[in-house]
Amino acid sequence: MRIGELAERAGTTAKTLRFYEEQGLLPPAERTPSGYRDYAPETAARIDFVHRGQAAGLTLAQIRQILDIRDDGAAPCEHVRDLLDARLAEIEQQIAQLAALRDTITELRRDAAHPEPATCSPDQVCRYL
Amino acid sequence: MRIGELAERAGTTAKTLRFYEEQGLLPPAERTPSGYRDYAPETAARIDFVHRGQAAGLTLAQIRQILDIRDDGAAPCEHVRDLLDARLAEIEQQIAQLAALRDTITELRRDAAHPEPATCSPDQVCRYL
DNA sequence: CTGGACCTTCCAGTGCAGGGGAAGGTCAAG
DNA sequence: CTTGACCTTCCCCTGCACTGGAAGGTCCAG
Repeated sequence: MRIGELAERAGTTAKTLRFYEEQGLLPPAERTPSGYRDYAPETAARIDFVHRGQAAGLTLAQIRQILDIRDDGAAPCEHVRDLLDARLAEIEQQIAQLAALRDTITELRRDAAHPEPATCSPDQVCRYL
Repeated sequence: MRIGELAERAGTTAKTLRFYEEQGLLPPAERTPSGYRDYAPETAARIDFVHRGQAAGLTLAQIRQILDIRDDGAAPCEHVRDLLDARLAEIEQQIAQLAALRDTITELRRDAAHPEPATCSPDQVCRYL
């Protein structure tokens, strides 16, 4: 299978697959005599895994770590668990920060509900911010 | 006042102030005969405004829009209100997406609580993801 | 008159996940 | 034999807000 066909099957682009190979997410592809990349159909499953990892909010570097462990012949379960835990903690923190920001902006917005341009000195640029 | 002193007063770096000037957040500074930037003390208030805008989650480009309106002699109140509304909507959406992602990962994590490597086929790389 | 602190410009890189496009090779159909 | 779709490598660009560093100029104290 050539790169374009694989890309379409996996719901991505040829450009992205070359990028994944360069990043070590896909092993260097076999080549046809003329130099075209030639993929086994199973490669699509690996790309699907990359997509599942992305859907779980993992970076390509983290997904690569999992694939490397698997390629070494080991089961990556524990590492996956650690990554999920770390990602979860990050997300909780991000949510907390966004919630705080939302509260801040909500308050600013309430103050700015009835703008009175005359009371805004140019020095402060905008008294609602 | 030279750039280093202004930077320290405003809690930032000389590098950043040059960058702000380049981005149009600060007007081109006056120059001493030898070419050094020479700032009026009021410039610090403008930098403070930039910081308040950032604290409200606005991008430098958005903050620049507000400053441009003010520099045109108008009061930017309404534009500020629109920006805050837009930012608020973005934040709500980001929070919702993160919450959904958190739920997804929480579920994955629960499934992976007691990893059974033997049941993970190398084909799927990791059955918990 | 020398050292060091400060300033100038310009170029380049950071992290993330690719995208755009040039210049050229390959392959099958018409 | 040519056209067009596909492939190859290569390098640069995107957004965001800076940051680092090189090469050189300025200013003040000792």
